[in-house]
Amino acid sequence: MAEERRLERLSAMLRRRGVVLPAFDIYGGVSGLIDYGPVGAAIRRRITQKWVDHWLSHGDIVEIDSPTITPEPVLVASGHVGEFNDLMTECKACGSVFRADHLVEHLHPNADSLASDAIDELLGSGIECPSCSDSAWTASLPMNLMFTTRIGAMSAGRTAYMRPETAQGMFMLYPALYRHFRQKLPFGAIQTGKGYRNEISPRQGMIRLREFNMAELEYFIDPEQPPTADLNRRSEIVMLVPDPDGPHAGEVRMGFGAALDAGIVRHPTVAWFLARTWDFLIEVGIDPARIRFRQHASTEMAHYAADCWDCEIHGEHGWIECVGIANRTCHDLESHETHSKAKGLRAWRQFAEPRSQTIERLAPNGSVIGPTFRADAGAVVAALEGLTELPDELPFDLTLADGRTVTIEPGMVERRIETANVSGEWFTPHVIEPAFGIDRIIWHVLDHAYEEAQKEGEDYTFMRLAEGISSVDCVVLPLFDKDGMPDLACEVTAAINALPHARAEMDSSKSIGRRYARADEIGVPWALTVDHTSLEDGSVTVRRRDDQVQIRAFVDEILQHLAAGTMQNLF
RNA sequence: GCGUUCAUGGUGUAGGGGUUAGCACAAGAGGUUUCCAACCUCUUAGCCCGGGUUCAAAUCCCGGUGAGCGCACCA
Repeated sequence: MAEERRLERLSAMLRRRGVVLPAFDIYGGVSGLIDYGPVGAAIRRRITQKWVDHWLSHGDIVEIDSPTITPEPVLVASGHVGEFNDLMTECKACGSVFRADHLVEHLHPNADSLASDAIDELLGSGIECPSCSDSAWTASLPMNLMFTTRIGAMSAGRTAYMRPETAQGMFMLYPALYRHFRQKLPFGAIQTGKGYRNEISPRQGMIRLREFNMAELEYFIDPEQPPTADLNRRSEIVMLVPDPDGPHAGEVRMGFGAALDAGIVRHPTVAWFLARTWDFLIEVGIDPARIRFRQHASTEMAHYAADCWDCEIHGEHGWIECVGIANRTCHDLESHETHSKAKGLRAWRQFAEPRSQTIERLAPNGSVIGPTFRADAGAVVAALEGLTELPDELPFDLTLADGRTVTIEPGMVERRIETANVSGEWFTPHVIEPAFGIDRIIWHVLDHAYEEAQKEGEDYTFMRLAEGISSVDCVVLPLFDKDGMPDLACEVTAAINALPHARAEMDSSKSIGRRYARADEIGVPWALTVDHTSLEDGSVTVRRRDDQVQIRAFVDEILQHLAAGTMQNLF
């Protein structure tokens, strides 16, 4: 089969078999929105569940769930509103797109606060296109990639957005998480769910969607004691593409431990999550040879990230970012603390030994300062408390916060030397965030599993999905649609479906070979065939998808192996 | 958003100003068959949407929507 048409054949199969389809298709479809059909939705649920289990197994990570509708102030604090409300304009001559405020910043001191009308006026004053020197601009348009909505009716409504990431939900719950974990770092919270970005130009099937499935972990740590794991016990060699502007530019192959030791991965916890990301991707069936980790250059770093790695997977669309692992430092919690004025977005760091601190201060004498400065007394007291260097003698001139100066006379203050035992301090935890694009991962799972083969001269396709990922675990096939075989097949199907995590479907239409082919195409790993012998002794044949080898086994032992995930042991 | 190619049953395609719109595969019913897309009979099902030109549009023109590719964008 011609290799160059593989993408079309794969996409056609996904539509035909109800894996992934265009959404709202009977109304013409909407770009960037997709449906998961019966097969795809089952695969998605199982992959998502594996992701949840993967992180919950750490023991210090819990799952939460937050609203998708998010009030505006949250996203102002996170930076999503301010950073991405930029007005864009396009050169009519060459088609280049620019941030409108950047083009006119020499004409206005605060260009990024201008409305589009004002910007357009400035643009019309003869601003030249940086790439072609023409000066004809389209009307500037805001390019906020968030979907807007309102909470509440009419003018009483508050502006809100559909969340562009699930992460803010974890930050909102930080105080509850801190309590849940009995005030001890490190700990993490995960959330899976929908995220929304009103992409200008969705492309490439399920790679850039307007509504997509995300799965994010926020792991809160003490930056002075970052959690480490022994990565040198791991044996895999992975492809790394370090920061092109840094000392390790280029492409290297090494283990996670070696990369950390070499300073390529700069943070031990980030390195640990790179490794755990690798584990997950392997578990769901991504080809290890087509995974690489790429470090962001400082120029492409997200506005909140201090260091960032993309995990990219290679498929029909080239190398695609499927996971972002960012060290967001204290950016989010600190910003939410400032904007919301909430306490409780910090953690307590106990010193190994209490520190005895001796502080010399000028204690204000309220009964003198009050009557003397009256309305300014508060500011004077604040300025006194804020002094970092105490004057040697009185009187002295004290500068207030607003710049004015007052004279402090003896009697207004009392010089005190205070000793306090300090047993610890409050600090804002840092956050390491692995963020997974579930749809992109599913695409690559399907891409890597899809195999076009030949079978007796005929084209034949397999989905070599990992066990536990396929939409059902096995199909049950009555060899003939008569003689009681369908009844027995029904019983076997029901018995399997009664197991907690196993799924079976029965298929009795058309020839046995065709039914095997149908199951192979959507990746069902096992086929149980009920034949005449089954009617006599209750045994069935078990066919393994990956090599079409068959053995005979009794239903009871098959049930045990399906429940335990050890079907391979039958062979 | 710009440029470009394209849009025919579930899938892949042929055709094309007046046609019963053809084919293959898939699917459904029946027959046959002792385990890998076999065979026979029958059946279901299609010209993306909206305007225009024309006696007549699925076909030509314009617009929209969707898909692919290139440029731009992609926190």
